[in-house]
Amino acid sequence: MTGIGHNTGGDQLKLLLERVENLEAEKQALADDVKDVYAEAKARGFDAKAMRQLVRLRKQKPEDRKAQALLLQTYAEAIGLDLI
Amino acid sequence: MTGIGHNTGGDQLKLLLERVENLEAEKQALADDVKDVYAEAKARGFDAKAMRQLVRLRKQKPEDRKAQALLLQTYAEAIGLDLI
Amino acid sequence: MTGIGHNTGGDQLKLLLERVENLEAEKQALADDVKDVYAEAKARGFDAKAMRQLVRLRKQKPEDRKAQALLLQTYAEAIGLDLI
Amino acid sequence: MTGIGHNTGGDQLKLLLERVENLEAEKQALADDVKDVYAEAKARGFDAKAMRQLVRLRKQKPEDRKAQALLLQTYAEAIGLDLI
DNA sequence: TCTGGAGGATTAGCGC
DNA sequence: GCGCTAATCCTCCAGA
Repeated sequence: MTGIGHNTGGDQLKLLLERVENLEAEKQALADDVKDVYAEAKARGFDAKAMRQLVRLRKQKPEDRKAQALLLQTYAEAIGLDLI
Repeated sequence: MTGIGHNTGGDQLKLLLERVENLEAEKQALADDVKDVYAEAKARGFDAKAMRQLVRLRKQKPEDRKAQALLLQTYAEAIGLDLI
Repeated sequence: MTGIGHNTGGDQLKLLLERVENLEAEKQALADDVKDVYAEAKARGFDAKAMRQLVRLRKQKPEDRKAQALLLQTYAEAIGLDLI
Repeated sequence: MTGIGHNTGGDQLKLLLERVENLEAEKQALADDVKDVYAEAKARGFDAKAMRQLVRLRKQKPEDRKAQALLLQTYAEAIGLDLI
């Protein structure tokens, strides 16, 4: 007889997978929204690549960002590379 | 005098960036949730790697999944690779 | 006077970068060769995607590959997913 | 009877896979070498992350690199972000 | 601490 | 030509 609790492993697993899938569906929807924003920006004449750089830079703490920029500048100068 | 419309480019850009950043913050929160689900699954004895494979497989259309699996089997047999 | 050792840091750095760049150029050449092989395979009627899967599978140790396949099968059955 | 040409498909496939695998083994060896160079650089006090940035920048054509840097600066100023 | 693996982002190739 | 998918690269994080 198949009492309550039969196949519990499979049911548990299925529920876990569904939770993951729902979360990832929401993530995907947001990713699509991000894409839309960049498309809108492009339509207004902005450059998406540069915008992505800005987003990355703004995520960093200012001190970290500055330290990295400084280090890069130092290295660039040491090897004679024009960053400008 | 600085009338309406001054710095509009910068303001537009800032608004676009903020929309992107808000969306990405939400994405990150969801990514964290996904990670939590896998951690919970692991705590219950499930293997996260296999679960990720299942999520990937379930994303595909059944016919596509089967066609690919069949082709792989055919090739594996042709070169003498045991898939089991 | 600029004696021996002047700008040593910059020179060292430049040499290190050049070593990296040379290695990466060789890597790129090999990557191009790989691409050529897949193109040739495709021209002969083989499916590149399935071939990539095979390459991945053959990289694994047989026992690992089988253990993973078995676990996946077990999970797939538990949630009622047809892998075939 | 198994004449010449039997299993030709499988043999062809196997040969193609082996060509890919050999190339990828060489690629991996080079990737390891690259890693070694970065490790050596680190041991000498250089920052690997900044070095990777330099490698990326040096791959670009100077005019492209400068155009991008300029655009980034323009945008950064427009939104009041200090790049320094 | 550091090494391997997974996720995310970028980029190139392809198809529409 | 552009959007999209697939591959590569980089970053982060868990695990040893």
